Amino acid sequence: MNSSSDEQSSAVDDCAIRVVDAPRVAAVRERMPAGQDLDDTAEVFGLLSDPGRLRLLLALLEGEMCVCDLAAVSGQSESAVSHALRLLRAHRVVTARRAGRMAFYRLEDAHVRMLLDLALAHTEHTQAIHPERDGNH
Amino acid sequence: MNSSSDEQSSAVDDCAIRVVDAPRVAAVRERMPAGQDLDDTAEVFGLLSDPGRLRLLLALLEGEMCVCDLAAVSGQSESAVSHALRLLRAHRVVTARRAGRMAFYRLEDAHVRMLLDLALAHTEHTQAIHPERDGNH
DNA sequence: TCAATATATGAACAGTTCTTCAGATGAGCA
DNA sequence: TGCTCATCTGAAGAACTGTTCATATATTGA
Repeated sequence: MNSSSDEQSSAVDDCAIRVVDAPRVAAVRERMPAGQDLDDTAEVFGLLSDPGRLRLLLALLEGEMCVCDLAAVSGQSESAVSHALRLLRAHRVVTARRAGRMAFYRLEDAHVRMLLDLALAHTEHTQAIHPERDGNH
Repeated sequence: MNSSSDEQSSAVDDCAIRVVDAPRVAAVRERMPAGQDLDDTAEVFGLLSDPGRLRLLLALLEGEMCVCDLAAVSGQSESAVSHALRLLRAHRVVTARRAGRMAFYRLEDAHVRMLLDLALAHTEHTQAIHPERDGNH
C-alpha cells in the first residue's frame, strides 16, 4: 500500500521510452483508469493485504461484532485489533456503533464485501479441487 | 503484504481474551478459512495493492504485451517493470513467452482476473455516480 | 566476433507498515 | 467520588516494500 501515480507523465510522447506496438499502447492507455482511481483501488487492495485485517473483515461478513470478540476470533491482541479497525474506519470500510463502553463494528463498504466474497469463494473452490492441501500448511 | 497467521493459537480456550458473545465467536471461528489460505489470500491482495503493478495487470487484461510496452503504458522505468513482473511471475499471476530478445507477458491467474474486473467495474461505476470526480484529483 | 538491444538481476536506500507497550479516555457502577 | 472495564491512542522499533543504479545475460544483426 503506497501512493504514486503522479499524472503518469507522458513518457510515450516524450519518446523517453521506446515502444513496440504503438497503437496497442495508445489504446490500452486510453482505457486505463485515472491515476487517482488507480491509487484508490490499490489502497483498497492494500487494506485487504494483511491476514489480521482479513480475519476481521471476514468475521464481520456475517454481522456486527464488538472489539473483544473480534480479537478473540482473529487471535490478535485487542490493541492490534483497535489499530486495524481505526485504519478500516478511516477508509470507511467499517463503521462503529457504540453501546456503553463497548464498540460494535460492522462492514460498511459494499465493494469490499464483494471482494471478500469472491476471495472466500475462491479459497473454498480451490479447497474442493485440491483437498490434499489441508489448510494446516 | 506480510506473513503471519501461525496457527492463530487458541486464545479463546486459553481464556487469555475475554469474550462477549461466545457462541457467535465459536461459529465465526468455525467458518474462518485456515491460516495458510488466509495468508495466501492476503498475499494476492498485496500483489494488487501497488498502483504500478495494478497498471501492469490492467494492461494485460486485454492480452499479452512486451516489457517495453508495459513500461510505456504504465509510465514506469523498464527496470521497475521488470522487478514487478518478476514478483508477479513468482506468484504465477503472469507468465512470460519469450520471442527473440523480447518477453511477452500475459495474465495467467483467473482469480486475479476476476478481482481486477470487479475493481475496474467498481471504478467505472462510481465514475458514473460521482462524475464530479474527474480523476485528476 | 563485436556491438547494440531487450530484459533480468543484485545491492542499497528511503519510505512505509505492523506490532508492542505504556498510558489515555470515557462509560458504568459501588 | 473513585474504581474497573472496554476501547483508543501515540511513540518506538523491527521488518518489509518499492525504486534506482549499475551491471549481467542473452539474442540479433553487422
